[in-house]
This record gives sequence, structure tokens and C-alpha cells, in this order.
Amino acid sequence: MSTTPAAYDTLTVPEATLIQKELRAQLDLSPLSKPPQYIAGADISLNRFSEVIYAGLVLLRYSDLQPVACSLVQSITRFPYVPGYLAFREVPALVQALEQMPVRPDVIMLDGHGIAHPRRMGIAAHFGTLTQMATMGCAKKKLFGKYEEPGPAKGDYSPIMDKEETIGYALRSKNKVLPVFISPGNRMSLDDSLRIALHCCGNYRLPEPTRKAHEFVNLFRTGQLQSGYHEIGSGSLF
DNA sequence: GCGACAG
DNA sequence: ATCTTGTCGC
Repeated sequence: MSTTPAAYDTLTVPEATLIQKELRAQLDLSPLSKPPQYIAGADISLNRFSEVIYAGLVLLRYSDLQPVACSLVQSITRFPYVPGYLAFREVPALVQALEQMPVRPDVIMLDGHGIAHPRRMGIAAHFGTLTQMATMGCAKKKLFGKYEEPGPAKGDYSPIMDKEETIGYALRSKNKVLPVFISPGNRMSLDDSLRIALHCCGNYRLPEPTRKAHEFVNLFRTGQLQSGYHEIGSGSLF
């Protein structure tokens, strides 16, 4: 009963650890039931030393990865950045951004880890169990686990291991760049997360959903986009 | 005690 | 995360 995002601001780290252990029991890593039609990228942006958080979801058509809509929300975050507890800082604003969307993405890709976390509760797993959405994590750095360097070619990957258990993958998303770290968050399998990540990789290190989300929240933070829900381009979604 | 440490 | 110029490699 202690999982209300509005109350995250005042939590202590030991209290946050308990919430993570509760949410872990709700993880669902069964395979995705149907091929996604829409995927959303989720990210946040901040001004240095500020408590104002700019959060956003960008919805992309899965087939061609073109952005079709975005949801932008401004909020306040007081929980500090503590490695292993990123969700308590960013998730409340991202939940608001999701609630503001009139459409449900089939999959959401978060900037950070899914189950590749000491308690299997990275931001993507946390956000996924909280919202009951299919989620996955794409991080730029390792948080937890061991991995061997993947091969040098785009698409090469190697497992991230905790003891004997695979908890994600280090994926070469582009030729001769540092790998990104992929793991499922909720309502999808390890294989699903890897397959989706591969599908979303283009000519940049970051997969399109994450890359676009980062771009949009930065435009939002710098005043070039307004908060709210916006459809992009011409086509209506319905 | 010593390193590691998402954003 | 964000702040920043030049610099290196393809």
C-alpha cells in the first residue's frame, strides 16, 4: 500500500527499498502477446541544480518509427538522484505524462534499466508495474551485473548476468559505438526487449524512441514546445 | 576496507 | 541529468 507516486518526495532510501521489494512481486516477464503497433519513448530533462522536471512521452508508429504524438508535463522532483533509486525521482512525472495521453502505447521504452537492477526494479520495471504497461529499459551505462564486451558490429550483443541469471543485454546499436544496455521492464520477456531494441536501432547510438523522447523533452525544457498533448504531422491517430 | 555507482 | 571547445577518426 506504500506505492503512491505523490508520496515519493519524502521517502527515505530504506523505505524506497521496501517499495521496490513489494513491486518486484508484481513483475510479469511473460512474452508480449501481440506485435506492437505503437511504441513510446519516455525521458526527462532538468536544468542543473533545479527541482523542476520536464517529462515527456513520444509516441512512434512501430512500423516506420515516425513520431506521431507527444505528451509533455512539467513538475517538481525532490527525491535526490541515488543510483538504484532513479524511479523515485522520475516516475511520478512520467506517470502524469502517460495519463495525459489519450492513446495507450503498446510498449514504452524508458531511459534507464528494467530488471538489470540489484532488486530487478529499475525505472522501466517500476514504471511498468505501477502502470500495468509493457515496458523496457535502454540505458547508456551499466548499473548492475557482469557482461562481456559484445562484438563490434551493429546488432552484436552479449548477456548481462547476475550470477547464473541473464538480466539483460549489452547491445551494439551501431557500428563502433559503446553498447547500450537493454532489459525488460514489465509484461515482456528478455527476448522481446532485445528484439524490440534491435528493431528500433537506426543510424544513431540510441534507439529511436529514446532518442526522440530526449529530443522532445529538451525542446520542452528550453521553451520551444509547450506542455500538453500534441499530435505530430498530419495523420490523426483514430 | 575497497570499488561501483542508470539519470 | 546539465554545463562546454576543441579534437580525433572515418
